[in-house]
Amino acid sequence: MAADEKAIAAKSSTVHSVVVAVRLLEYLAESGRPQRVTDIAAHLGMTKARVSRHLSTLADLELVVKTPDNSGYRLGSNLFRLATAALDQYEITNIAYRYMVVLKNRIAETIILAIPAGGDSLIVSTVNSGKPFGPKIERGVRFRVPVSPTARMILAFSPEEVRERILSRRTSHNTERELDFDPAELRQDMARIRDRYHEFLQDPHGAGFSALTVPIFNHHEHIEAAMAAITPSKPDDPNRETRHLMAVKETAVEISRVLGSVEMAGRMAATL
Amino acid sequence: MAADEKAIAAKSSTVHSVVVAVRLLEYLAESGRPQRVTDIAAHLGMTKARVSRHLSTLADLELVVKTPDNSGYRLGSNLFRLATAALDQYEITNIAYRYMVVLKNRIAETIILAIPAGGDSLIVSTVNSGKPFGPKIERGVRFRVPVSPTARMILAFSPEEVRERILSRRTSHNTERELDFDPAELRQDMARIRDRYHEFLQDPHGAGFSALTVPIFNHHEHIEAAMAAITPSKPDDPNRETRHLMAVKETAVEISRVLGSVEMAGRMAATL
DNA sequence: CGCTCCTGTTTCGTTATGCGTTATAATTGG
DNA sequence: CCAATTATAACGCATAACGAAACAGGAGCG
Repeated sequence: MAADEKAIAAKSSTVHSVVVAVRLLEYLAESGRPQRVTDIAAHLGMTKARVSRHLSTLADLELVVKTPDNSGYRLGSNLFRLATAALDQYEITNIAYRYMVVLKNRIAETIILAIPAGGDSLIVSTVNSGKPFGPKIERGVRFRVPVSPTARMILAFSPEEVRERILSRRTSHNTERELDFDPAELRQDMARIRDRYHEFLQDPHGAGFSALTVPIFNHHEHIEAAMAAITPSKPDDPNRETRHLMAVKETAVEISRVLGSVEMAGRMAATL
Repeated sequence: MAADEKAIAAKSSTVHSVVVAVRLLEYLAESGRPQRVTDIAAHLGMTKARVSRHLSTLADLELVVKTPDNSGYRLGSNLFRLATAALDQYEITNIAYRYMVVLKNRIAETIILAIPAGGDSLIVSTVNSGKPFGPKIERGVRFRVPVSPTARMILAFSPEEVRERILSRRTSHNTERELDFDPAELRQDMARIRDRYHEFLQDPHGAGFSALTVPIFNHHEHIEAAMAAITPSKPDDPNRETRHLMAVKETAVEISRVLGSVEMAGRMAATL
């Protein structure tokens, strides 16, 4: 048993085999192509027997499949059933969707909806503008602070302690692929967002799209989701931003009220 | 240990705990909303302790999350990382995508790509037409014989024994939610598809969309995927169908040749 | 065509892991 | 505030999962 394996399974009441199985799935996910039993075992420091047994089990469950040419195992189709079911479980998805469609018809831009997911933001719903060169954002994608508009919005309205924990977490491993950022500056941004109940970001991902983001609150007066209108970056119409802001924010207020928010929805409405 | 639990874990080399964990995930998936430990235990005939331990483990792995208000567990966000990674592992997705975009620009209809997945068809890629009332089809959705155009196409070009197994499987439990169908008639349809290398279906799902479907072959000369152009059902332009057929089939031939198909791609080209 | 090497899976006995039972802590509801 | 029901934590025991080694099935090469 490897040392880091214990690290994840620190608690006494952990079903160890499940942790192993999921580690295999995640290894297959990050490696991006079919992997052979021997290589997996070597990379993860496990015996071939163990890997074989687990993959065999996962194959029975259709969470992985053997490639037809025996070049290894890849992730299987049953993951989608679970994943799409997971998205549909968030009732905000179903409630917000029709409002998003109306909003999209009103401003003719792509609308996305994201919920908090462990400090990141998770896209649970999208309504495509249908424009020829619109953004391609899909359900199930996860975005991270500090560049993601929806992740920033969610962070801004998260409880103090959560926000600080996320901020410190980012700072600690922004040596890896994380973008560098200045925590102090980000804290200022957060404060400004809480003040205005929206944020407009010019091309945060460097992909030619800008985002106008607003929060959606629930009956606990906590942030339930972040909604964003994604537009091509060119500010061809100086009034567009203002027009969109009204429409987007009104929709967010509306959805929040449906979810039972009174106070926060009211405050957001007051900024209109 | 329940009787049917053994049924799934019949093989001796099965990691039992993993089967249990996945059963919990699938129960959460099909129940569609957060479930409490006690209820799950009752429904699945397990002890509360076992359910609690497993869900706790799955929560550590972020495959499930506890709802903030303690109303139970729901499926978690890590499933998406796995699911989207799974889709990207099919290289056909990446190869075919740019051809699909070109095709979509040519005929201005929504294009979908599906691969075989245990007798069903699994949508791995979509390119939206951008039309106002276009179909809403998402990656990761699974479709079934006999109504799904892509599933039919895949079935038609599957090896004899696979096809018969699927057909008998359907017949055996079409008492449930499966649509009734006549196996003999379906076999005739399959033969016609193999003859023409395409199928045009008028509104198979009763949702107002028709599908023009073609096969894509690989270097083994086996069917690798099915591609379909989804159009609003109204046959407002009698020539449209013919025009689309040319474009769609040409693209399928092209992709098949990129994948290394010679014989089948040639035969399909001969029907142009 | 046979041999070798390397792969993935199975067998076998041992140990530790996951199990049910019971106890405790945490929430809900009245 | 108490009662009732919930979810989780201890605790031994049985068994399931493990590692080592044997086995089987191809691939590559001579």
